[in-house]
Amino acid sequence: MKISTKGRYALRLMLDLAINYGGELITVKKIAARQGISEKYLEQIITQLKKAGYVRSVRGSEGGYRLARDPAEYTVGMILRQMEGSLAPVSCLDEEVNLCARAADCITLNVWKKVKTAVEDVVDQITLADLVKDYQEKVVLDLNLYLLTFKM
Amino acid sequence: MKISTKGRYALRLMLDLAINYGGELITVKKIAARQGISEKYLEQIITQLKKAGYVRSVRGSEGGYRLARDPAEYTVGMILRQMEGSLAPVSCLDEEVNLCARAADCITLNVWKKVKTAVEDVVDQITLADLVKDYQEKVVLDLNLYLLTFKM
DNA sequence: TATATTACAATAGGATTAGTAGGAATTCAA
DNA sequence: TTGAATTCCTACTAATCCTATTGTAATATA
Ligand code: FES
Ligand code: FES
Repeated sequence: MKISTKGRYALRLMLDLAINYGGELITVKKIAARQGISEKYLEQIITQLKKAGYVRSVRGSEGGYRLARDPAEYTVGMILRQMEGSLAPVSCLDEEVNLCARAADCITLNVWKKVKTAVEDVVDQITLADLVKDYQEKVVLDLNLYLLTFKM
Repeated sequence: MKISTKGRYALRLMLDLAINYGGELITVKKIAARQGISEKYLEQIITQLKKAGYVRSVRGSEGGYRLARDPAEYTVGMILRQMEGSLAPVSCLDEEVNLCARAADCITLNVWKKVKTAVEDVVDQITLADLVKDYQEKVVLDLNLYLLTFKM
């Protein structure tokens, strides 16, 4: 019941870009360092996000990546689906042609449908902008804590 | 975001036993045939369920398996956790010692917490007895449909 | 122009998961 | 007591997922 690293890393990558939205281009190298993720693996992931039109790139020296749209226009669900293909907990539920022969009689299928809906309700409601806000609030909180510690 | 085959098969296996609860012993062979799952793979799965005390076995000829307790006492969540270890969508959330070093600063962790809760709310509320009921209602429904088709 | 930096691409290796295979141990029934 | 059915045990193979390696193409800057 794990979300693949692709999905998880893609979300952290997109959040990193979202936090820097409007600023300069961000390199994969910097994201990898900040997030503690393999640089080459991130390259593969960001390539997929680029193909989906979620990020724009500039090649060459001083190049890098940036978000294609405003952070508020990306939901967590969009990003996960792009990387994982579907949020269905079982392949029997994948919308495509992949319909399971047992679907008509399968009692457990209903369980998975409910799980799928529950997950989607969560991830389709959270946008990158929400997460950026969480981040900014956390930064302020940490700063206050720091100031308090040193009695300033 | 897939549930492992072990978890899915275990649920179908347990449901099969639940439907036959109170009757005679059920062999792995029969379950494998009914569910269309590899017999040898099911053996490994049911061994794990036996170790957890969820099923009882009788060896030798005329042997087989049966549920250790009443179907109402098993939730889907119990079975999945037994097979998958945890329902957390990321290992960073696994209760154990496995705490992620980034947890304190990780913004996305909150997303995964919400996903985990949403999934648990579903699977911890459904028992095998509920699924048996679904099955029985379906059988009646199918019978009515059959009778109707032949105008009896 | 030369050089360093960076995106882009393809592939190979390692780790984990999914599934297969063979057979030993146990028990019932004929 | 023999044979068949069945659980139980161990090891192997195949597939998938994650990461690392290697190299090419494009671009800014000196
Ligand atoms: S096994 Fe495919 S629908 Fe249940
Ligand atoms: S990466 Fe482990 S808590 Fe976010």
